[in-house]
Amino acid sequence: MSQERLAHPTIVLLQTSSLVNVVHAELEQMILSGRLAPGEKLTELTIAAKLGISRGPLREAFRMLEEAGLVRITKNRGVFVRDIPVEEAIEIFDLRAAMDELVGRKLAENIRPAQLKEIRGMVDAMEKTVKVRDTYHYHLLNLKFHDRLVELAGNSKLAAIYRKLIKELSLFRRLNLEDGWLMPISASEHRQIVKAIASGDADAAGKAMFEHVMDSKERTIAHNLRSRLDPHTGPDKQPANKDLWAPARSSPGKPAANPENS
Amino acid sequence: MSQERLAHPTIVLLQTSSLVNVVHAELEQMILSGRLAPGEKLTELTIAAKLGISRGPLREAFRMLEEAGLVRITKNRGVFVRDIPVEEAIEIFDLRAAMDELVGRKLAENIRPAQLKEIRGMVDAMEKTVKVRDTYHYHLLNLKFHDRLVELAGNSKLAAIYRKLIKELSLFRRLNLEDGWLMPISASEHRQIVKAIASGDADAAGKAMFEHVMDSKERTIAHNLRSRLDPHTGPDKQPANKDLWAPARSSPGKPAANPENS
DNA sequence: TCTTTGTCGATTGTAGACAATTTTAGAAGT
DNA sequence: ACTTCTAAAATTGTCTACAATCGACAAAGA
Repeated sequence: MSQERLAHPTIVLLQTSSLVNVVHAELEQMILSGRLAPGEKLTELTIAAKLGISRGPLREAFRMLEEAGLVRITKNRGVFVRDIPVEEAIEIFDLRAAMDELVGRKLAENIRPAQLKEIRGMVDAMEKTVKVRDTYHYHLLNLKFHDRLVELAGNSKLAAIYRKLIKELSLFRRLNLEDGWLMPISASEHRQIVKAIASGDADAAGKAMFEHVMDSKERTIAHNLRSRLDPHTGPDKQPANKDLWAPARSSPGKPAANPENS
Repeated sequence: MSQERLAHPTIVLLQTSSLVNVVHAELEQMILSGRLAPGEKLTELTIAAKLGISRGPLREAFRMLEEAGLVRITKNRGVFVRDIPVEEAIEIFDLRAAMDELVGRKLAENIRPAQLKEIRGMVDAMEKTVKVRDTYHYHLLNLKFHDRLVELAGNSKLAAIYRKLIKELSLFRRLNLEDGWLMPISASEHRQIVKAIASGDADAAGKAMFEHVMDSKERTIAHNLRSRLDPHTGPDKQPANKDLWAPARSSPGKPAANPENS
């Protein structure tokens, strides 16, 4: 009669994670999804009330987010969602390029057939979204593609840092609204990356990854500068953002002046 | 009457840093210096009393340290100084190698004469410590050398992450007690790195950095494995560790079982 | 009209209290 | 001796209360 069933996920979650962890995850999601926008002020009492908790755990979660680079805390002033300036975005892209080069190298040397098949499938899926100009799902698949590659490279520390960088980068405004007509280029680069990896040529794979990220940087920065001058080039059709607690997103009109840019 | 003087440093410090920041810095120093050893339990009440503060700010500082990878928090069990397992140390070395390769490349392309002179001076200083077999100061200079190189590379994000990695790596036990007779090799590699950078050859500089870190990895890991079998190969003369608050370091005898290794 | 100073309201910083959980120590039984 | 159980102690999780600080606005003076 061994009651040896795996404990229910929820139970495990309660045993594992404290309020702080839950709140941290929730805030992170809200930030990454844009429900909390860059520059926005996070007032302790307001958020604590909204989440139904006290300020203690919330402040601990804030400290974690600060260390992760997602918010900025100013003494006696409060917590603000961080806004990544262009210069920092460029630095992150350069860093990512170096890391992805390493990823490409390792994959070319160690990837297994089944894994190769898996990432080929992802590239196929991306090309389908390109055909119907579905920028949103392309973006999602793109994220997943690179995330998976890094994971397969077999260095968990690298993967962890890579993911942190991606999260920070998502706070770079106007990142998501990449122009639709550039997708084909990006997609063909993906195809080329997989090809290089499959060939087992570490140098080629590394270079393909490196160049892809650098190109991606150029595209993103260029688009960013352009849309600064041309304000109405807004988000194409950023769908859903299924707001779990829509009732309030502070003051929709003016996000309040923010002491940003570290 | 423009009272335009820069505010007094102490004032600025008080305005800038809260208790949490100070405590965070203090704990970090204690961990990095080894006054708080890997695996050691950090009891909130004890430490709060010792620092003369309440538990609130302390817990916030703990969360920051957790996010930085220096401590591990287990729900309802407490906070422990992290102990980096060999596998993770290896991963960090590999990652560092890739980052340092990038550093070498950038430096070869952009370094300025004055900066070149500066790092040459550092290599000179290291060679002096080699001659008198002063492993401790060699270690310090080595850290400073690499830190400075990363800083000069001009990518602040890269520098920040690099430093985080170095801090984590310092929790890899037996790291500091590198064998004295290997110093000459490491030192000559430094000389070679500077040479490659000075030549302006990006590939060469990158490769020199990469190889140096990988060699360093091999040396460290090998030494680590050896001293596991040969326990009395202890720290040569790890001096000082000037204990600011010597009175108590919990129970000196048994550091208590630790649920370590993420 | 512009600048300066004082007060008020809102928000953050810190401390202390209570509840929940884990660990420890000892007693009882085998 | 070795488990197993139970109760107390220690420790962590969370909440509430109070103190400190900041920002804004109004009043006073030049």
